[in-house]
Amino acid sequence: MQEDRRLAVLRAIVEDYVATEEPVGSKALVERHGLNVSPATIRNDMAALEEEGYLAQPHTSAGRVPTDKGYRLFVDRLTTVKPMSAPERRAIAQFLDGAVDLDDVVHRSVRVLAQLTRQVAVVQYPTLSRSTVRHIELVALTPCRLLVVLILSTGRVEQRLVELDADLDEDELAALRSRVNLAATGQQIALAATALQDLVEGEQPAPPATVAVVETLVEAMSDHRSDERVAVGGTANLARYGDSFDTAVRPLLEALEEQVVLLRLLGEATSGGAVTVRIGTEGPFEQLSSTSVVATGYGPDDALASLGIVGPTRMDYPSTMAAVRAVARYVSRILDEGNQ
Amino acid sequence: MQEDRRLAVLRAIVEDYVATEEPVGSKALVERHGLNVSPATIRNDMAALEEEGYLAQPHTSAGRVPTDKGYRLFVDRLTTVKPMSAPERRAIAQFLDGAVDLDDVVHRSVRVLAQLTRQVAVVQYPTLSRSTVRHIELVALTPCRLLVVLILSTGRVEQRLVELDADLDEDELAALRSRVNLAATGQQIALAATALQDLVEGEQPAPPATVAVVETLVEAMSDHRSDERVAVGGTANLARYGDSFDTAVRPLLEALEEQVVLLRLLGEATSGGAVTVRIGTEGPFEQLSSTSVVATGYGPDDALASLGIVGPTRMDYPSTMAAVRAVARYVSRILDEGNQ
DNA sequence: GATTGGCACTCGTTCGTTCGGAGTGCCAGT
DNA sequence: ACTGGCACTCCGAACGAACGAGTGCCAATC
Repeated sequence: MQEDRRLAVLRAIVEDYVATEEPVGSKALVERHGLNVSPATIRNDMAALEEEGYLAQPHTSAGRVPTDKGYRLFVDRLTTVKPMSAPERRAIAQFLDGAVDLDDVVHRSVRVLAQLTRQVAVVQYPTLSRSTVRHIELVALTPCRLLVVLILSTGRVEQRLVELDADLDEDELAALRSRVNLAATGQQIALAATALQDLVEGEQPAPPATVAVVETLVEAMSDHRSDERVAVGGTANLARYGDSFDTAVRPLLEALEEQVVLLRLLGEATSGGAVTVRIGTEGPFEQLSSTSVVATGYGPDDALASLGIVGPTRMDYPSTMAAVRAVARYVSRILDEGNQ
Repeated sequence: MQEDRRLAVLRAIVEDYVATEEPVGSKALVERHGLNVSPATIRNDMAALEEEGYLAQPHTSAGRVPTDKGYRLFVDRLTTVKPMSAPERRAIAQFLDGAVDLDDVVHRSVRVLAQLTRQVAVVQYPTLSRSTVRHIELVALTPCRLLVVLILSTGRVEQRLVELDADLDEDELAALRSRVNLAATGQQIALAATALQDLVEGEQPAPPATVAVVETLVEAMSDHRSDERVAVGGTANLARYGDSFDTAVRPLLEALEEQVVLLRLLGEATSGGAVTVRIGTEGPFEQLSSTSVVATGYGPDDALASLGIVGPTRMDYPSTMAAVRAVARYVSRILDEGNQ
């Protein structure tokens, strides 16, 4: 019995604290929520919760504040997922539908996420590793300079310039083009790369042009630089931190500058529609001990890439999680459609 | 004579204020700079400068602070451009040389600018309008779905998908490809667009495939969405504002979210290697009344696009201007090289 | 006429003090 | 197990005094 009430108290404290940004005391708690007990009772519960590490007191004789552990319990057990409202869903869908290409999808996702959650939004570009090769195009700019264009199923296009030692006439070019396409088109990118390697090795001695082109393609395919790209938006929402500039905003701004750091923050894409919540010190960075990350995967199997938001540990987890999930879902759908 | 000293006083005040971030008084001024006069004399000069609107007093009996007008005079007449040091130049060149494609050039420029100036850096992507068509490629993904790839002299690649009503065989495709390339390659983008239009109109009735492809190309060429892209970096440097969060940082963060706003901020690219400085209220936005913009054009004729930095009016203009100019120069060179 | 030293005055900043209130912990009573 | 009462803590706002940097002005000087 009291156990149930204690959880209710924890939930109430989290909700109040998120709403008011101020430590919450026993009296305010009974008034605001329909707890039919006296403040003194609540005080006992709060003392117990503090004992167990779910709450903390900024100072003696101040109200209580949830700890990371408290938020964790809240997120794990006390959250009732509130689905997005119909108009919200429609707004998301409409806005994302307006996208004209992959870049645009990513940018729009960032915007819509930032707007919905009023936090800093982060969207990772679809990773190369999961996508398949849609087409390879070879364009002779001059007789001995070749533009190699790699078109992926996600809509991403990589291009590279290749300098050839010897000229290549139209027929040779066409032959080479059809050979690499035959080997790679439709394949997952890793498989395509090995298939292309085989192409060269199966034929000794391979013509230098073939070698050069294949080399470039393989390099483009395994170029993890592109894997590391992320889009960031909603930094203006940091203004709401206001207080705690040095402890919260500055390190976050620094983190946002570094793509690599951001990717580690987003973490591994979680599959199965689950939304990952990393609270405060659970994350990989010391300096970000008062920020949380709410993220999830998107794309087929939710494994294509990750998106999410970064915000203060003191955030409205239920609606943030709902927003992140909803956006991920719509993005997945749109990418899927564009793929037909 | 006194006129000369007054300007020296203004310069000294600007320099001291930029360095210390505090209103500067007459006594400190004589001590720090080798002015061989007494504080009282300086006070008279300062009173005169204030009268003329170059200085302001935050409060009675506080030191003086430069006004926008004061900074303007400083920038226009009191600045001796200090060139970048040799190691700095080398660092810029080296870092930018590592770029692999257009995107990378832009991103690296932003980084290097942000690092050099310790301000927020903004780099506009090369505008379509000034670039020329390097090549057009048509790829048949299926018999009736065509991928149109537009390759520009700056290295930018635009691609569009075209659905055809009727199938197109290889020969027809090749013919179409060579015709559009003949018409457009090497042309400035606006001219290329009209040339392509003429192609369709010169031949009545034009085959539907031709019409569709040309339509798409023209659309891609006149797509100003791509003109609007900018890269932003160094937001972490905002942390140095520290004070004046609401008045300075918040509106700036908001501005940085909006590409359109940013482009207006950067303003027209100035030609001839000149660096534009927009100080405080000289800019187009009320809320950014305490931020300055230092920008310049880059690319051939410095007219391809703009880059620059945004920071507090209280900034080190000489070295910032030097850095902006140096980076613009190197970026121009690199783009030019990649174009051969 | 420009420069200077002197002097009274202004005003923001800092620091200690006070005071109220919100909140707690504990205890005795139900 | 819950509740009312009570003493205690401590934060934060409010107040005021002391301080000091800086000014403006004036009479004296070069």
